[in-house]
Amino acid sequence: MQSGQGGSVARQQRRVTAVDVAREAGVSQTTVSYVLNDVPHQKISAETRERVHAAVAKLGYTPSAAARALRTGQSDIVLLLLADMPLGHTAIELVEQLTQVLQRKGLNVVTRIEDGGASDSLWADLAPRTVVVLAPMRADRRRRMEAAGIQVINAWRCDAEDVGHDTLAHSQHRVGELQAGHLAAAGHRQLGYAAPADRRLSDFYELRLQGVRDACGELGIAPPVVREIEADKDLAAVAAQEWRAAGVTAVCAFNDEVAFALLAGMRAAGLAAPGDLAVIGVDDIPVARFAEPPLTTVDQHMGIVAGELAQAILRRQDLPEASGEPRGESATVVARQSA
Amino acid sequence: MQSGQGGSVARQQRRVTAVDVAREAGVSQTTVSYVLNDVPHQKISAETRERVHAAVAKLGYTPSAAARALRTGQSDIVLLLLADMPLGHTAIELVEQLTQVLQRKGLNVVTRIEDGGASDSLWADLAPRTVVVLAPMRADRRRRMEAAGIQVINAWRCDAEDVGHDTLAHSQHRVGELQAGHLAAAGHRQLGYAAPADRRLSDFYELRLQGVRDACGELGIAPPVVREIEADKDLAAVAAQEWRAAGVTAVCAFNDEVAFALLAGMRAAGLAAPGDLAVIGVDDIPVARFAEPPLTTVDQHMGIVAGELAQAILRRQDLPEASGEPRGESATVVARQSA
DNA sequence: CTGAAAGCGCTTACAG
DNA sequence: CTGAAAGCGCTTACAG
Repeated sequence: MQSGQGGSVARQQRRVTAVDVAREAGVSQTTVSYVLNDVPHQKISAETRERVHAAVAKLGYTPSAAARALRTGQSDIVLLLLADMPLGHTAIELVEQLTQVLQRKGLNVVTRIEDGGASDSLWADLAPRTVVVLAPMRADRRRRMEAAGIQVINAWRCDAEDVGHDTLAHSQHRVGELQAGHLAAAGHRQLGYAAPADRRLSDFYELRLQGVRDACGELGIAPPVVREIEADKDLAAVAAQEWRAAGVTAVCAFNDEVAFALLAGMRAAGLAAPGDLAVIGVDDIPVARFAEPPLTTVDQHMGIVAGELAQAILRRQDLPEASGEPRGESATVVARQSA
Repeated sequence: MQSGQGGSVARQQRRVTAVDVAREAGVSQTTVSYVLNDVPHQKISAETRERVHAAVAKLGYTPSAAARALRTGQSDIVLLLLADMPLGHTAIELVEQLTQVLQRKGLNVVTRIEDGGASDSLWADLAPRTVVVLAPMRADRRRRMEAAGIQVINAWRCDAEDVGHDTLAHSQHRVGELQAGHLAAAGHRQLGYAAPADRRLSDFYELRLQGVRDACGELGIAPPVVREIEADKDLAAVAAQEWRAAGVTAVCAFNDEVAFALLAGMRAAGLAAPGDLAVIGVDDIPVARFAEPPLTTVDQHMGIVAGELAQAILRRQDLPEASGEPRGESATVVARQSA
């Protein structure tokens, strides 16, 4: 490729900058910045504004995020760190809802699924204003982020200093309470709890189980008999038999997938729900209604959870909190035939 | 709060910069940069390197991504834009796999679910090197991104100029072929196709249906009878009856969720799979094995698809392509009892 | 082998 | 109401 064909040949794809806009509009770069950022207390004439906007449109100007971030020391990016665990339809809804709520506040949410600390280079590269962690995180990692000037919100573990207590953890506990409450209301006095075999789920599982336990205590019935359910119908059949032998008449499954495994095991063992053993799941996955029998489950309203999480995030910023966001129950029972 | 308590009071939380590291290590900022970036052809003594690294560790230095991006005009971020549609376990796996493959190449993948163009401010804020679009995208939006110096890779629509043809679209077509092939091999001559009611899924559905059609053509059997399946077992029961009346003996469901609805409808109508109507799904969702009867389905190997997509992305960069990435079938049939 | 200096594109006191 | 200028923290020719 030849070079030097004339002095002012445009470099390929030179970026359009605020200086270009200023020149086009016949104003200074300062004014361009004021107009574009709607800086208060800087009375810019309507006509000037107009010229600037026109120039922006004509030139197709896009401000450099990097330059702005460097100058202000702050980006509008919120990084959502998800745990490396089976992420279901509920997790995705949480992400969607949180993205939307924060978007309205001018925060740009972006998501990353954890892959074991490899994403260390990520936050350095991304320079987010805040990292919301929905995954286990070692303290040193948190410290390093904070040293880099990033807000860290841990919504996973409910440390006293964190907001998690009001949001994720609490809603998981509530899920367990609802399951036990529904079953007890149907007359069951001895419950079982079907835990997932996947270790990555154990934090969630313990929160939910604790909800069941606490509800049982409050209701004055025996604590649940806990069993792990593998993704295998024959093993699930054995578990069902053993629960019945232990006097269990209804079981709270960790989630709908565990409930499906249990239901399949029961069919294999010639047992019927809810007669021989009532089953209630969590999540109301799309196929829950098509289970045999149709699965009673707990539907989590991630809009509510996301709203609370968003409040906590905004509270930590200098941003005004969202008002009038929907509040209410974070979960409700969807009664079908299995319990 | 008082101010001016002595001249050199540290501002709260001043950022540690390369200058601080240089001072601490007793070298220049240039040397710090060379060491940290492993710049070739700059022979730095091992001892100097050591001192720099020690200073970095001692001070907890994190380079400013914003400054680097501003200076180099390039970030290592790849933004993955997902369509606003029911995202299942397969989509998540694609994200995970793609994240991992590109991570190894030094690219930081970050994900965002589309919410109708509202994420326009996102790419401006994020300044990614590349945007990989797994969603419908209007041409003007693409142009604006490219004008901002961002690579756009459209893996959704298989434009001739795009890589999608080799990856997503092709794998979806393949899924349909596999379904039809499995059914034909079992002796079925007249197939049905169960389409999803959700319009947001129609692009995928048409790709898969075309695969079924093409396979039927190749096999010399009649084209599939297409019916839409709502998430309602009574409606699904009606569809099943009509298929049978039309001589259909087996149906390819758009995905496992549609298959579950159909299976539930069949049970309600006193029909059994595969005897009265064979059913094959797509995705092998975790509960597929617990369907009644256990669901035969097509498992998509997102590792393969992600690998191909990653190749295409790297090819567009100046980065060397990954060699030795796994290649092979993008999907296979998981035979259970329903077909 | 190492360093002084320019410049990426913004925002924001500060001075008119 | 508008503009000239400093500076955010890097990278990278260029000069020793």
